[in-house]
Amino acid sequence: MARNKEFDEKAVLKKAMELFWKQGYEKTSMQDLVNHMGIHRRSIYDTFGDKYSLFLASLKSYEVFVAEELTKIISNSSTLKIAIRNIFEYVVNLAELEIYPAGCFAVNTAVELSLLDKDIQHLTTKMFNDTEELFNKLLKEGQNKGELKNDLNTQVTAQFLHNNLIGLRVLVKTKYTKKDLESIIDLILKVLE
Amino acid sequence: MARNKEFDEKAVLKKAMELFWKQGYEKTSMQDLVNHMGIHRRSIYDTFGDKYSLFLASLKSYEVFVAEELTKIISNSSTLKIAIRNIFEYVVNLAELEIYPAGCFAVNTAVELSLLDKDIQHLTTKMFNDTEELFNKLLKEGQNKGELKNDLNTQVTAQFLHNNLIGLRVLVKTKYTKKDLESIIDLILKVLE
DNA sequence: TCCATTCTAGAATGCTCGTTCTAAAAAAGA
DNA sequence: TCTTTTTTAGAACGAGCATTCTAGAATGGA
Repeated sequence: MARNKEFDEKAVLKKAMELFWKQGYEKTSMQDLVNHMGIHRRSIYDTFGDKYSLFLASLKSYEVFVAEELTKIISNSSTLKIAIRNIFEYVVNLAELEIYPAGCFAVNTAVELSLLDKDIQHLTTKMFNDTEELFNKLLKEGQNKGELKNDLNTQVTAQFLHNNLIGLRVLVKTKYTKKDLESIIDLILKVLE
Repeated sequence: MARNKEFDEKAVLKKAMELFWKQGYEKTSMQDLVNHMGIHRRSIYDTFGDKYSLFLASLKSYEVFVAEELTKIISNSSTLKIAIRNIFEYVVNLAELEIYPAGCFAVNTAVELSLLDKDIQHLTTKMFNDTEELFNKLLKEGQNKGELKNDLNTQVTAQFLHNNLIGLRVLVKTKYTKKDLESIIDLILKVLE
């Protein structure tokens, strides 16, 4: 038999994801990816196909990454209201930590490509719907536990929360201060009172 | 003396703006611009400098364009509350009309370039601040005329409204329906009640 | 040891990019 | 008519792009 793969496919894909997340599709060259992923150009093509396929794979790996992060946040929150607040805080804090790029890969992609590429538009819409569905689930759970009023329309409220989350994920790329963003969060969450 | 310029500088700049607005910086080639602006490559370089300078000029012309549009909307609104609603409706309706590209050139630029280019980051932040300032002015005027409660923090509310406007300007690029966006607008504007 | 496979390095290919160039036609006043 | 400038067309340039290729070294069973 033959030699085994030496690199961890998941790990190098995450490297690609980080670069696309930070720079977008067009600004990221294959040379950038070769440098950053740490494997040979040939290995990239053999494993992931062309640049576009690698981008799609990166976006899907981001989807998983975010879902894991959100699950952690929620399970570390004592109430559902706090869980929702922590999701918003996470977006603002992540931009400050600089471990990952500021902003959201899905939002970036929706803005950069979804008018020009229907497949991408479909994928980003799905990711947005999923985030909304998560909010919806949290809100319903909050109602069941008596934390939230029952006359709250959970679906519209979920869309509203998500809309604000998108806004914040754009604003963190500008020179807005954390203090500004915090007071916006406070006002957003008034809808839950 | 010499021959006069034959093209209208403002008009061809608007053509460039539309293309950058729709496609972003990286996806728009000089050849695209030559085709769409209808003047010779050489004339573009002579008049606007290089691609980056043309992009900045386009972004600034967008700034003026939006300011004019908003002024029209506001002056056609009977109350300040309606004015604010009409601004939100405008963003959603513009995406449907397809006269101009869906989304917002400033938001697109902030997302595409502001992490990588400090000048752009500065310019987009300024444009965002201006929009907020407009909301702030409208809210204060609303308070003076007794349309809005005086205990409303106009600055934070302006930031909140703007945050939602950004969110909508991302969502209009996806497959969200107008109906979805309308119900989000309703919920956003509850903050004014 | 041999063979199949995956890795590496880096050159080659063909295309498109932004930018500049040559050259000539058009316009407008001197 | 002559001069000056702006226009046009389209070639040319050098760089960078995504992708493929040649060539050989490394690995791990058969």
